Amino acid sequence: MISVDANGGDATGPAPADLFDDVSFLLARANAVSLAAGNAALTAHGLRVRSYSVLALAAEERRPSQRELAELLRLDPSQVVALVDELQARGLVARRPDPNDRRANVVIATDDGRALYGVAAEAVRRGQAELLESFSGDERAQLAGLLRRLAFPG
Amino acid sequence: MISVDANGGDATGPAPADLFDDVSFLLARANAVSLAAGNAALTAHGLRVRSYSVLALAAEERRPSQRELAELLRLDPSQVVALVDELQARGLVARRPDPNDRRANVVIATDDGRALYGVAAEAVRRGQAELLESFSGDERAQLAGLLRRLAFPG
DNA sequence: CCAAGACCGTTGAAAATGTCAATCATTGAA
DNA sequence: TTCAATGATTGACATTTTCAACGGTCTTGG
Repeated sequence: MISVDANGGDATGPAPADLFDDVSFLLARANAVSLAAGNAALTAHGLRVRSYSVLALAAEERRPSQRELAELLRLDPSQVVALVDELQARGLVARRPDPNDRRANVVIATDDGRALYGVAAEAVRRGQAELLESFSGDERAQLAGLLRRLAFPG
Repeated sequence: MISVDANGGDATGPAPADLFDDVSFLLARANAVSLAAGNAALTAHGLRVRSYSVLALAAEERRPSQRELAELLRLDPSQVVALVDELQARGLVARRPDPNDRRANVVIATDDGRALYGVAAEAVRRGQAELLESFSGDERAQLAGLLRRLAFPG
């Protein structure tokens, strides 16, 4: 069965094949693009997407435990240890004992951490604006909505 | 400015914060979910998403060069070398000289490779169907369309 | 109360992935 | 014909991912 190239009509590329309708493949590639843009925007601030995400969550009012960070970012708990170690060594976050559970640490941004988060977040926003340049507001919302369902099933 | 939690009204989770409207973050997490599902579906066939993607492209009529594979999959050329090496060692693909450019190799699936691709692709499709269970046909097409624009800018 | 099992953070190691520089053969163009 | 650019390869290194094991703490059922 010779497929007849069913990709849209934009005719820019050399007639992609089957894989180009594959959500997983597109997801992987889009993520690679986004990740590269994110890291590029963050490198000036000494952060990467990983550490930025931790910092972002620590800077909000969530007071996440490391386990929560691991679940949210879909990381192994041991990775969170390393990330928090690094941010803590730089004085950007602190581990505070969870009053309700002495096993758990609550990760919270310091003043320096919140300050850095502020400027880094702005850089990230600019980077993303560029990435989503051709998307209308509705399209962005649609994309976010669809991705959210994929990212948080159940 | 205290933001008032503007995520949808599904009220399933504990009121996510700002990050949950971030396309990059959602993209990363959705990709992680999809990647895990893909690898889970493929492990029974001795493949991972990476090698499967190469095999898939080699099994079509594209006859991609390694450079093309690198660009499509957004990999470093050296990674493609390793992937093709492995698939070739297993007799699933072959390197054939590009008649138009003696520097280039065209990667093409063997009969065994196409056979394995057939069953692996079926497993992947089942895995993805599960992943996209709650998505209507229109929504899948929308998602694919939006992701494609993000994945292939320009 | 208390023992058993689950859970949190941590450590350490292994595999997979990503990134970079250098090299050789070939190509395309000045 | 020369020369810069390209395709594949190698080797090195950093980052990310995935596991298994462990000590301290919680929780639950007896």
